Amino acid sequence: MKKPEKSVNVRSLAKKAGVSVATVSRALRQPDTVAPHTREKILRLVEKYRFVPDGRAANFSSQRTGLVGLIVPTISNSIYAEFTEAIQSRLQAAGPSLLIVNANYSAEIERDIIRKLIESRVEGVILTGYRRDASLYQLLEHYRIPFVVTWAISPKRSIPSISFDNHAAAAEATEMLIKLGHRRIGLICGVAAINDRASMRLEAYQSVLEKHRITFDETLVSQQPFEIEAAAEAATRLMSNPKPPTALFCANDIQALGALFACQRMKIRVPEDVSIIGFDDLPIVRTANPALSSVHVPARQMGNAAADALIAAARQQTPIKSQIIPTELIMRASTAPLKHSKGTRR
Amino acid sequence: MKKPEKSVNVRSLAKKAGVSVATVSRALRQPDTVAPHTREKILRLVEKYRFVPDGRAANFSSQRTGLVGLIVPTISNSIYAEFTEAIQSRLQAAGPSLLIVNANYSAEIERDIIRKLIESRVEGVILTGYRRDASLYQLLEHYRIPFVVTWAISPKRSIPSISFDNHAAAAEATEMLIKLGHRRIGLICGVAAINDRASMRLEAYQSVLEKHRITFDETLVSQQPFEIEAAAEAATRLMSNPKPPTALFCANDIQALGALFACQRMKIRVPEDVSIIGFDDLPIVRTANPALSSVHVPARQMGNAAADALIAAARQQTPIKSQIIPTELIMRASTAPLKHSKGTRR
DNA sequence: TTGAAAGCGATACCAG
DNA sequence: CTGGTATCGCTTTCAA
Repeated sequence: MKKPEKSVNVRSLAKKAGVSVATVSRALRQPDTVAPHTREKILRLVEKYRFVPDGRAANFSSQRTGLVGLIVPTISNSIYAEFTEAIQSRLQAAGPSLLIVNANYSAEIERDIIRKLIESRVEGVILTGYRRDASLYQLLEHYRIPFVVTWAISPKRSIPSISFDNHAAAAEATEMLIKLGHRRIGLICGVAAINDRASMRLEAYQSVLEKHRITFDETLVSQQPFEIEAAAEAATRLMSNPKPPTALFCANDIQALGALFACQRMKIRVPEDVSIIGFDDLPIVRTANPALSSVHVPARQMGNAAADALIAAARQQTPIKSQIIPTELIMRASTAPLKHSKGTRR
Repeated sequence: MKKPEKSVNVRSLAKKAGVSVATVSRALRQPDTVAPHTREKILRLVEKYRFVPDGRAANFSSQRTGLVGLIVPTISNSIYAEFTEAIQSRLQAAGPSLLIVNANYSAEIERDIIRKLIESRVEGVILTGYRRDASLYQLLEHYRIPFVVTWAISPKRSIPSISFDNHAAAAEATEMLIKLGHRRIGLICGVAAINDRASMRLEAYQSVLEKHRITFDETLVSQQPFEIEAAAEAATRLMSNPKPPTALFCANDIQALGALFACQRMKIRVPEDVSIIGFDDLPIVRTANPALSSVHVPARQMGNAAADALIAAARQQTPIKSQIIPTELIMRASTAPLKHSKGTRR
């Protein structure tokens, strides 16, 4: 049909239009600065040859990239999907494209990704969690790439974070179970060694138990990857304990659902026999039976705030201010006061 | 207010090392072709100044971008997340980065996205569904960007697709319900007008009914956005029908879960009172109670194949061959033969 | 309002 | 093995 080999570019268009490349560029970028007649002639040709300017070249010469990088541990968990969508739509409105990359809970992969993002000269990076080698932060700073930590509050002042407080949120959930009378409280959470969110939630759980003088029982804790089946198996084990817990705190809703399903299988009633509190407040737990109590995480809000902060930081040279976004413990039908009828289960 | 700092680049490094820019470039890209002494001197400086070469410039001058675009309707549904992850890890191994974009079931957004992808001169595009304006396909062809349709078999030969057969898969599920004796079969699916996958599954359902001389009853069909709550409400309505269905085919597992939860709420037993078949075979439906029967969709395989095809197409100039990947109807505990005990439900 | 030309930062070809 | 340099496609002064 049209040009088989050489692709159209400003030069070829300029020649056809009998103007200079500068004029073509202006007709595209600042149409007002070009005489109407010239402009229309050019735009007609753009249309005719289906010219789509090379964005790389444009960015390259204007010294901008219009790219922001987002590193998440996974997108399979829909809470990250929601977070990601919020960021994306916010950026879309402002201009930049989002490079979403999946680090798969691996520090090594993350290191490579950060390097790649720097190579592509992104104008900002959104990180998940704060725990990573200091050299990575230094590298970002060295290249003057604004970044922000999400999903965890950074303990260092120099590292800006926009997040809710994992420790406080997990503590609130644990406190609630204790207030309901529970003393044997199981915990199912992510693998703390590779996940600082899980690690903080675990710590919160421990410190609340300690505060209430409840002895920490290792056999009531299970760290699992975020697969529902793994969580279901963990719950099955915990509930098979000679002295089973009367409440389960699951530091993630997928795990909470796994626990719920496992209990149903074992004919353990929720909440009569065991209370369950999840974390994330996914839509699905609101619809489940019973509807699960859960810590509502402001994923969307956090994404919006992080995107906005990055956009602002890129525009002006202003540093990013840390923010803490509140969570909310939402009580539903999966939690109940401890019944003091010992040994009457089933 | 520009020129805050001079950033390191091959030129400045070359000067410091007392070599030419060409040698610096070679030391980085083809270390073997540089004398060990020179190479080490250069690499030491690279280390010292934390030099990360500008990938855009590199791509630009080498006429490659190392970018592949993926357009999905949403990533909130974890079946797309799995698909996305498969593509990403496949590409990661081969080199290119993946630009994931969310079209949010909007043709307009998709149009903009495709344009942006062309602007960034991606080396390939993976599309979801085939139904879109022909001009978009033409544009991609015009720019010689290899593309492949996934999640739907393209009816046009000129548009390569790597997918399973929505029609066949949905037909198989419907057939199975009929074989189990069901004649009143409800359907909950996506919004056909904006979703060709939903549209094909709906058609398949209709044609199987017709084949078996079962009159199509509009009141048994509900098209819904993919939110679990919407599906639960739809199921509640369908099951409140004066002559309620004895089976539900849900063209999506999230909707199937919504239906299951709704039935539980209404004290309608699954599968005794109503059979449910889902679509996607998400891990969660295997763990649910009862475990849901579902059409297993080869999301991972499809992603791998699409990524491989694009990589091959980018390397050689060979066109992409369409592929059809089989699905499998997996029967679990949510389906049962129709009981001919009329009116005895509950 | 328009044009000429200098980059942007790396690559790759061709000489030496 | 190394250096000089044209080149990629566009933006952006600076003059005219």
